[in-house]
Amino acid sequence: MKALRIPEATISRLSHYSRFLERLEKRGIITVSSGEIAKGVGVSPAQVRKDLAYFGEFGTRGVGYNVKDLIHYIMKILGLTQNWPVILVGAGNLGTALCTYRGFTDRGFNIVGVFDNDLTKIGKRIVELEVYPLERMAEVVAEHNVKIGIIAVPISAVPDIAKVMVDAGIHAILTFGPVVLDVPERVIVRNVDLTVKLEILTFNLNFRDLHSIL
Amino acid sequence: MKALRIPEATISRLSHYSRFLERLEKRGIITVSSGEIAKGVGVSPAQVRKDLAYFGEFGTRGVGYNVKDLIHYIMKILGLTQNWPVILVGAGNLGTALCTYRGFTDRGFNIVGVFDNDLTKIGKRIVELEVYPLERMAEVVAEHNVKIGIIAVPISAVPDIAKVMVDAGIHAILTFGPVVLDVPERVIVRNVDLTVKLEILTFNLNFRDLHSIL
DNA sequence: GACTGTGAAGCCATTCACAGCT
DNA sequence: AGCTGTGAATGGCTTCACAGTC
Repeated sequence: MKALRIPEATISRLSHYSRFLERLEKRGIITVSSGEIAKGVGVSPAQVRKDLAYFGEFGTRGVGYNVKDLIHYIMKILGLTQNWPVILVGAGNLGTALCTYRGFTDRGFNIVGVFDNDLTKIGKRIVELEVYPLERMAEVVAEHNVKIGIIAVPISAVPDIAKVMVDAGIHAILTFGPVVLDVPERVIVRNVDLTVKLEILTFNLNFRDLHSIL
Repeated sequence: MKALRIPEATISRLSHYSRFLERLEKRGIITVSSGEIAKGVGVSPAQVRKDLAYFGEFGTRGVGYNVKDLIHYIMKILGLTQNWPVILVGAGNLGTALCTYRGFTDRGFNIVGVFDNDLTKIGKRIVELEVYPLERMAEVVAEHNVKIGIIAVPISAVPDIAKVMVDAGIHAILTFGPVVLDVPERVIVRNVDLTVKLEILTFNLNFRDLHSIL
């Protein structure tokens, strides 16, 4: 067992492995090999073993991995043996969609507060949550010990919201769109950019045609 | 100018560069250096130059890049000098959010058809689009010459929808959630997995604590 | 025989450093 | 003097190949 410097790609794959393993577990499968996991999530068997090897020895040579145990180990690595309260800023269409997204609750992410600075949205209910003004964020963060915030507001408002979150005590932010957040180094930021993903598609569609010209 | 094997990360960054450059253009800025772009999007200046060098020589030594021209070149590389019609399957919360997402229209992606197999949703209107049954997909794809499809349905239904899309003539698919699609090699697939992103956050939050224990 | 765990090799992306223009 | 374009060096991730174990 070694540690230090784990590739982010490894973390992403662990997340995939664990969800694939959960499907196996539901089907009553006890043992699985790196090759089967690899096939299930679309990577190489060596990759699976290497990813796991960053964190320990979880398998049995000649046999494979115990599905149930491996799920548990991965969940532990990912920090998912606990539930995570999450706050969300932005009560628009995207925010509403996120509030009802099964994928979050399935993995233990519970949205415990929705905020907006639009007076017409404050007080409305999304699922069973009331939309609060930004001023109440610090209170909710403290009450539920929230570490994670999701920003789902128009791009122009994102930097301000990020600042409000940091001030409210948030440690990690997920944001949408192409903004580079200026936050203290201790705050972890990742973003999801749907437009980039679509443009990877158009690039490939486009480039494929260029090739046929050359 | 060389070609061949462009890293996908380069494509993502080009998308970011172009959006940063558009902001500069709006502010009336004529010329920009790799260093300024780098600072604006959070990468190194050498990275910016290298990314551009895959496609040609767009700058002037001693001066920098002409903002307007560079935007045009990048848009051309990404295939964004044309508008792209897109179809969407899934008229739930996520689908609705995507239909109204400004980021898409801003970059020339127009959703020209929304489909669902839920009878209670078919016929409803999302923005100005009527929700159609899956059976009408091929027709819409042909009529608008659609190449790109977005899948925003529950995970269990994703593989089936992917098949329907491929049969309807779709060439590139964007999907949400952790499914590995079994489609012909010519079909380009990318996916967005919000849960993975959140779990990268929890991993880091969690790991940080582990470090302080060691 | 089957499959894990892992050092070594290979490969790919990023950074460096400087020659080449303006 | 300033900044691009790029070969060379570096760094990091993935694959290979096999020793180790059941």
